[in-house]
Amino acid sequence: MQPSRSRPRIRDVAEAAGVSETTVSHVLNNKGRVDAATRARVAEVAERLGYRPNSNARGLRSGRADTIALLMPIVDLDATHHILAVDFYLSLTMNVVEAAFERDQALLQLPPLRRLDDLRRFGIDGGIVVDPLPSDPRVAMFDRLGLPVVTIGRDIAHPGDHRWVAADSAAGTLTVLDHLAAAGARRVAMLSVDIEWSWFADAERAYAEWTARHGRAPLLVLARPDKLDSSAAEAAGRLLDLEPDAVYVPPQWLATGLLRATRERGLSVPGDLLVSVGVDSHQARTSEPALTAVDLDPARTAREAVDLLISRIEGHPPQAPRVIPITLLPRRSTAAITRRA
Amino acid sequence: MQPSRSRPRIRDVAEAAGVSETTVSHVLNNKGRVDAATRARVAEVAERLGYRPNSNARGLRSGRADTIALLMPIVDLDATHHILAVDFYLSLTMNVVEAAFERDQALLQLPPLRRLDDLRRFGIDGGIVVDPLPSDPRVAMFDRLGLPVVTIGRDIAHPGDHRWVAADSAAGTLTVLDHLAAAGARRVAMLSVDIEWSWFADAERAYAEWTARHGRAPLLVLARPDKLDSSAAEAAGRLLDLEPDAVYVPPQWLATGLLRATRERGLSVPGDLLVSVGVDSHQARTSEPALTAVDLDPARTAREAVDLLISRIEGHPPQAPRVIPITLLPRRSTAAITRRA
DNA sequence: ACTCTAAGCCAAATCGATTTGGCACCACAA
DNA sequence: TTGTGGTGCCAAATCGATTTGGCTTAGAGT
Repeated sequence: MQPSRSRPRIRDVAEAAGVSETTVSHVLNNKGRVDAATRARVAEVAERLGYRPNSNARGLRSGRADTIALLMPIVDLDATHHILAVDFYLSLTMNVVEAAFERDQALLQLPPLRRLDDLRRFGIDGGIVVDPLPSDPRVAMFDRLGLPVVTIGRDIAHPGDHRWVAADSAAGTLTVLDHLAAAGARRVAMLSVDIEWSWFADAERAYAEWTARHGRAPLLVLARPDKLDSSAAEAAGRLLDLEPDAVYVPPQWLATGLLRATRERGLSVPGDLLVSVGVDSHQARTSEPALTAVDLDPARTAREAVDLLISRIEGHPPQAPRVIPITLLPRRSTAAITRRA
Repeated sequence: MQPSRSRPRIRDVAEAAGVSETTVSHVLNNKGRVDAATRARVAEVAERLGYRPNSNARGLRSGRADTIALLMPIVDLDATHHILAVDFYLSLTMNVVEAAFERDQALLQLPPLRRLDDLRRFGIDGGIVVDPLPSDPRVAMFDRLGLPVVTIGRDIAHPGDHRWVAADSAAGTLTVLDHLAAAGARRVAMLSVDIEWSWFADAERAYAEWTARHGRAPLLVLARPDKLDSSAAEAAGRLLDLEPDAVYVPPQWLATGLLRATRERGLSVPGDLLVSVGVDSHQARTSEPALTAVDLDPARTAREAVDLLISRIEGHPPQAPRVIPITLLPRRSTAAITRRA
């Protein structure tokens, strides 16, 4: 007598309920024609026995794996820690896991894949690619296998592609810039990085439009995306040479570098320079001073991405991309400039 | 004519190679008796056709899913961001994913599970539980299902349980304490948190032994594990009241809180107080001053955990737990105290 | 020449579900 | 009475691999 040695199969449920396996399957999947009384009885028995369909058998027959893949951003090893060190990605991951689970999907996390075969060997129904590069090879792999994909962030090389979910980077940028201006800033600069993610590209474009509309000179400095420690310091130096009185810095690691540079030059934040970062994080909250940040709502982003992907997996007509609204979290680093009042 | 519409099945390989499906299976799994020439031919054909066995079919027949689950620490929502905001966990996750992939295992990430059914519905061969609490319910769930588990960190309530991989917290603690003493510290304190993970428990014990051995008074302050922002500030205050000249702070968020408290009291680090944190992170590297930290080697930890789990899945005899050696990363926050020389 | 063994290969059973096609039964209309 | 349509249920086929249990054939031993 084996205690819990083997889980109950559909046959056990069928026998216990006195019906055929077919009927059990129909009840559990809400298909076919089954008398209401029978339906209730079978459901009760299945519940009592703790029956769970074997996912392999189910997948084999139905062709579905009820599994989706998650691919985090590709960044070379040196950059990984800097770019991903922000808890936005942790929160995003956890929320994708949670959302997938609630939709009865398992969440497979995949490493950076090189070859098509790497993807082929997993039983998955589709995937979520985070921060796609232009014409991202990972997206192409899914396409070649005929599997649905959704990206978190747009592929800036394919404006016609509508399979994405992304926080509203342009709106976030404008909100921050207006906030800085309202705090009294005259020379509002932007410090960003040369990575072709829509998040950065949209922020740059919004900044250009904002400065043009307000008749201000654009003060833009881009850090190189390699050797991040040194390039952050270098870019921060270049930026401070422009003598701005406020800066919007989308990536956290550049904001960290900028704060260090202001300290070295004896500048005070927010006394001499207002600083706002483009993504909220534990670091932004606890830095000195606390940094005004944009809340990208990773929880909602994750949920919408899973929802969009499942919709495509189930063969529904293509939906519009989803733009996630952002919120500004004002903190001490952008306290109103009073010395000029 | 469907281009890549359907992947090749074992039947296609068999026909193309002029053998039976049985033989193809034997070749691909290195089983049975097959002539060397036939073996080579079949392998070549399979390669040319890009054949990958359907994982559902394989799993159904063999009973193995070639999938392992990863469960991140349970912490209530408020605490999640604080505790997990350290990139150690991100690195750990990525490396588990990578290691699993290299061993031909898929990595399923699971949300905090409540009921046994939640686990039952996935096709998995075993799991890795990160930072188990005493008698962790997640570990118990695996046990009840008869599935192998490995934990990253020990269950301090079950010293006899050998299914774990963990960084050497005691050695790390002693290394840090010796380092602080060598830098000239007299009143060496410890600021930690009341969470029953082996990482913290071992550090506390090592600290107690070290102070006893060196005939120093133990200066230990534990933060409460809830309402972390305020409890960090409160604990930091209590600690500074003890007037230590050096502190070992295992968790990063407490170190962040401590630095803030020193600033508020006008104390300088390392001038008045040496500070070392117990886990390396981007925050430790970029804080002001940069914090001396313990490198827990998440990459190696991940690899060993996956290795240990697969060994158990394959039914090998139980192995000894694996202790991961640590390395101290001295930074400016513990620069030698010279004012007393 | 006559077993006997082992090598090389394959047909068929198997894993546990879903899905197809159809049978039996009943109610109702012609 | 006979046809017609709908309901409730099930036997058997199916998904794509692995594994079992032979069936040949060739070569060695006597």
